[in-house]
Amino acid sequence: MDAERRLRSRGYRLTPQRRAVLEALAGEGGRPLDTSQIHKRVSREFPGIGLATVYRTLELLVELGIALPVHLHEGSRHYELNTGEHRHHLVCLSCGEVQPFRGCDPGELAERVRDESDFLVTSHCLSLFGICGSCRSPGRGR
Amino acid sequence: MDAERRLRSRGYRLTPQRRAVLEALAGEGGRPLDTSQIHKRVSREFPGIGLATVYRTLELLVELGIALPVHLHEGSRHYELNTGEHRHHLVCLSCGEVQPFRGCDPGELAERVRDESDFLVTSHCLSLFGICGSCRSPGRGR
DNA sequence: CTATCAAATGATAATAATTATCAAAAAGCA
DNA sequence: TGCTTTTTGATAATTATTATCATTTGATAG
Repeated sequence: MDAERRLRSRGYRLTPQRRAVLEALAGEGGRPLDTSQIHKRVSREFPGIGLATVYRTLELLVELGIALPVHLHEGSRHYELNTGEHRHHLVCLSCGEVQPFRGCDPGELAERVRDESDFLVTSHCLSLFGICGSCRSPGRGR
Repeated sequence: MDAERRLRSRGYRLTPQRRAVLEALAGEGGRPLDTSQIHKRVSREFPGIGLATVYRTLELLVELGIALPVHLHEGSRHYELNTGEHRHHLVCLSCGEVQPFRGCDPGELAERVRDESDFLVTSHCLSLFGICGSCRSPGRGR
């Protein structure tokens, strides 16, 4: 895991707690998780881990670019591993499923902004809401 | 003001408090405001208005489509009047200024999603961050 | 192997934003 | 004027997050 190098090179340690948080983020198909979900998952393998540690670890992983915050507008902040690929999320309003959306081109977006404003975009945040395929297919829904 | 009709037709009243919140949203150049900013502004003309009333009023205005929530990732939820035109916001990371971005085409976005996923987008949320013109022009910045 | 020192943890307190509750006040209407 | 429903203000309760701090852990130097 490359995360260890990135931690070490900045003087941080890859503790068992941090490793467990990384594993939680990697598992479960990469669905973005919030702090309490991660805390629950990690507690299975690592009973006694403090919630504050989970918060601190996620903050650190984001700072190091290992994880990314995801805004699903579900009340709490979610996180996922940074795959390096630019992506956003599709949130099904019916079943809650979250799937990635890769069709955003940041350069094109920044250009589009510059076309209409004197503004240099350095980052953005996009969330998409709607109904997923299985909720629309007849006989399924929910 | 058309807001009164929309309220009345659903059995709600346009109280002085609600009118004051609407005026606060309309004033100040339409910069999105959060609850406590609105509460402060309204308190000038309307001392004694409760914070809970501001929260409730904003919730109601959003429900009726008169106002829209704006997510600037500044800790609290912001609101602006619904102009009917689809827009997002450019947030300057240097001076905090917020300006509208009108170059988003929801239909095109939904299509782009459908190109790669079996997902029907019904709404989305976009925020753009960067550096505004006056912060980049030499001798200005801040 | 042990002393040392910074990093990390867990418990918990403190904040901050928001929502819920409820008695009292205001507004519409018969 | 009396009745009913809406609305309000005060305040308690929730929820998410951040801060604090004593203790533990891990790496490192001797």
